[in-house]
Amino acid sequence: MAATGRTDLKLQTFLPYVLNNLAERVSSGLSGIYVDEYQLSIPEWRVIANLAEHSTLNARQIVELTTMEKSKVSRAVSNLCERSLITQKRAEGDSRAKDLTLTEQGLALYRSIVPRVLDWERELLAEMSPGEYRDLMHLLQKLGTRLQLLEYPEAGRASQPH
Amino acid sequence: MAATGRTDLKLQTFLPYVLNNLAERVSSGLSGIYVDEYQLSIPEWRVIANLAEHSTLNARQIVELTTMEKSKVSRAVSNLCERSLITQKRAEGDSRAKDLTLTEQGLALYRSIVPRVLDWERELLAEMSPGEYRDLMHLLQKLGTRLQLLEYPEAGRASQPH
DNA sequence: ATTATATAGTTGCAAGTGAGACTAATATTA
DNA sequence: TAATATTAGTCTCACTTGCAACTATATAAT
Repeated sequence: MAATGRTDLKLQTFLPYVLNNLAERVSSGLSGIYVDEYQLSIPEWRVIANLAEHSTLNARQIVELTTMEKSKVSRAVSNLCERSLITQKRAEGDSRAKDLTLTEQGLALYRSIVPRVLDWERELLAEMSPGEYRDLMHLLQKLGTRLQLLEYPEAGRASQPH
Repeated sequence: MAATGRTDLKLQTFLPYVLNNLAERVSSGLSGIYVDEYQLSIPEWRVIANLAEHSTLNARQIVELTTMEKSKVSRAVSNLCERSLITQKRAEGDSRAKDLTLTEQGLALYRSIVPRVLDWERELLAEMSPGEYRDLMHLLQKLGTRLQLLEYPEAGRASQPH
């Protein structure tokens, strides 16, 4: 284990604190793009981006992919429908669920946002070497896996929650 | 520069997305401790932790240290005062500002939370080697510095925003 | 079948939030 | 000085959020 044996708290080197501050700043920098220029809230953007990648999902699946609250997803979805950026239709096998898909318009919007967002990421990473970038992603990923285990301790060491 | 040349977006490897999801999960896991067991909101806890480290700060300084909204800090401060966890007194040289300090009670509360929080971090980091931990912190730090530059482009390459 | 449980998604409500107007005090400028 | 600009902190307002209750459908158990 890393960094054990500490007995006092120094916020500037406390991982949750560092991580959170950074994430908030990154998020607010990036979201400027789709919030200001495209009038999309963060939840709305996430729904769109996930639909663009998976072509069809229902709200529950989006919840699983994003770990957003289901009410958050529900509200984002209904806004996007009103703006005709996505469409809903009752799912084949289960009429509680609704299959969500991007409309042409939604897809076009997505396509115009993607390059902006990738540019922004590139700017952010401009001073990192490919190796550093790889290490960073790997370490974050590892942390995510570990966290999963803490969140769902019952689910044995190698599997997803239930 | 790292990871350039990408032309399509894959959320699972998009740094801002990964970072945010992780930070949110870490934050909500950790905050369980002080929210559920000590009835402190996240902003309140942050105010306390910063006062514990710096002994006396005014609201503006807390804003700078934490990048929280000033209204958020203001509300956290006034709740903490009501609960007698901190005290305010008009600052010496500037009677607009209020010097904030932890009360005995506030300090005691802080001292009882710290070990819990450090334990939690230790659990999270349990499977990371000291080297990995060091790399991670270093990379996050580097990202923070870079971000600073994007946030305040005018402030030359080596300095803080005025 | 019939009852009980679980699930998909929506909604109401109370609380929290960000942005900016505002008050009071301080700095700056002419 | 007086006039102007800046800053510290509070407050209001509209909006977002999380939670839990709810409707409707689907699954399981008896």
